[in-house]
Amino acid sequence: MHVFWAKGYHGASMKDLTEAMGINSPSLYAAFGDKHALYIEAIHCYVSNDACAPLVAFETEPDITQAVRSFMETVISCSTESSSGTRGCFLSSCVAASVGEVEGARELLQHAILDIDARLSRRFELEKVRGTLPNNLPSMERARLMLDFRQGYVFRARAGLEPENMMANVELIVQMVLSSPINIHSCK
Amino acid sequence: MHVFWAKGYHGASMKDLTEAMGINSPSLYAAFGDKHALYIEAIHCYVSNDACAPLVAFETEPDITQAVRSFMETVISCSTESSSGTRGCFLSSCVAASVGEVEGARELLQHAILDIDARLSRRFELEKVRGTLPNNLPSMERARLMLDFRQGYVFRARAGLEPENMMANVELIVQMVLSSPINIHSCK
DNA sequence: AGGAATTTGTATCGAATGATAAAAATAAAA
DNA sequence: TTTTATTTTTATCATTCGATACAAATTCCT
Repeated sequence: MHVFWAKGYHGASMKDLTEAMGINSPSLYAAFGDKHALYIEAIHCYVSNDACAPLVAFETEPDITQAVRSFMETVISCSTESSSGTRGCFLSSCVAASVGEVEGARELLQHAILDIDARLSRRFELEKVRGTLPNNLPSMERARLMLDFRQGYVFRARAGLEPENMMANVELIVQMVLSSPINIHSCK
Repeated sequence: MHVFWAKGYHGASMKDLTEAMGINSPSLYAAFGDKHALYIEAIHCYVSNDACAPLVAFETEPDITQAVRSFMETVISCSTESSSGTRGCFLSSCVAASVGEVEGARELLQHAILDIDARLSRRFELEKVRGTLPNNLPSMERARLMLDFRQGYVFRARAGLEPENMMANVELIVQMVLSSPINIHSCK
């Protein structure tokens, strides 16, 4: 997965893949079928194994404000800390690029997005019932809002921008997602 | 550029490129040097020729509210209307994916992002002076906010989600960017 | 330990890749 | 019109690509 992440589908050669896995190509073909099947399996692995750490952070943190903050902070750390070439997000950079090129990628990507939307939304809905979240926004819109923010961060990370630049306005985003009144700074 | 956009750097073969341009490969090599140089030139073309229609829409529309709305709507139409495979955004889908793979791509992408941030910010700053924009947010943060929203939309478009789904919450985003009080729906 | 089943390594396949040399054709100049 | 310069076409180069056939090595079972 990390090889595809760093180099893309076409950019990742069988040589790259077998070397990273420490096996020879016949073993790889015996285990996965072919390159395409391996790629699809890598996507499956990513979306099913909670490989998306920010989502896990969001769901486990009890306090909703801290959960949103944690989500964004984990997005930043995840997408900037990994070794050069694998910055950003596997789904966003790699899979998105391979849509229209690799059969089945679009469907998996679509499903992953809608699934994440739903998971985020579920938590927001729960918080509404608890009364810890204002009722001024449908939970699904709130979820998509947060995921869209994430997308911007991942994009900046992929481009090589440093985490400090992004950390700066996390609090703003937290407030926006929670639909708190926006009044952070009084600036010129 | 459209060939790279649809297929990515490695996915676009010389055959694809020469066929799209209607020339033979020696002509292409004579004109551009090699595939890498052509790719870099395609990026230059995109960032310098106002190929980003949403930005142009934003800068030309006089009313700031309408300008923000226009920006988002153009993002949606641009990233969904083009033929299959070229959905999304050239910078976001293609160039972002080729960072770490294609020498020079990262620098160009970084520069493009910071440049767009600055152009958006400039307009916001102007509106503040005019008194048509609340002073509760630094213009640069507002600019990045809007660009991050764009990123989410482009990503969804790349995944093949339909424009209707996205158009739905444009008004919410307009209000957020303008930092208007959020009170759109009263929902359960 | 001995034999069967499975995994791994070597070597290599045809096809497609990016890139050129040289010939043919066209345009420009005299 | 003839000659020169430029462009386009044909054909092909050496590599690398994804993918396999087959033999060597290892593991597993009785």
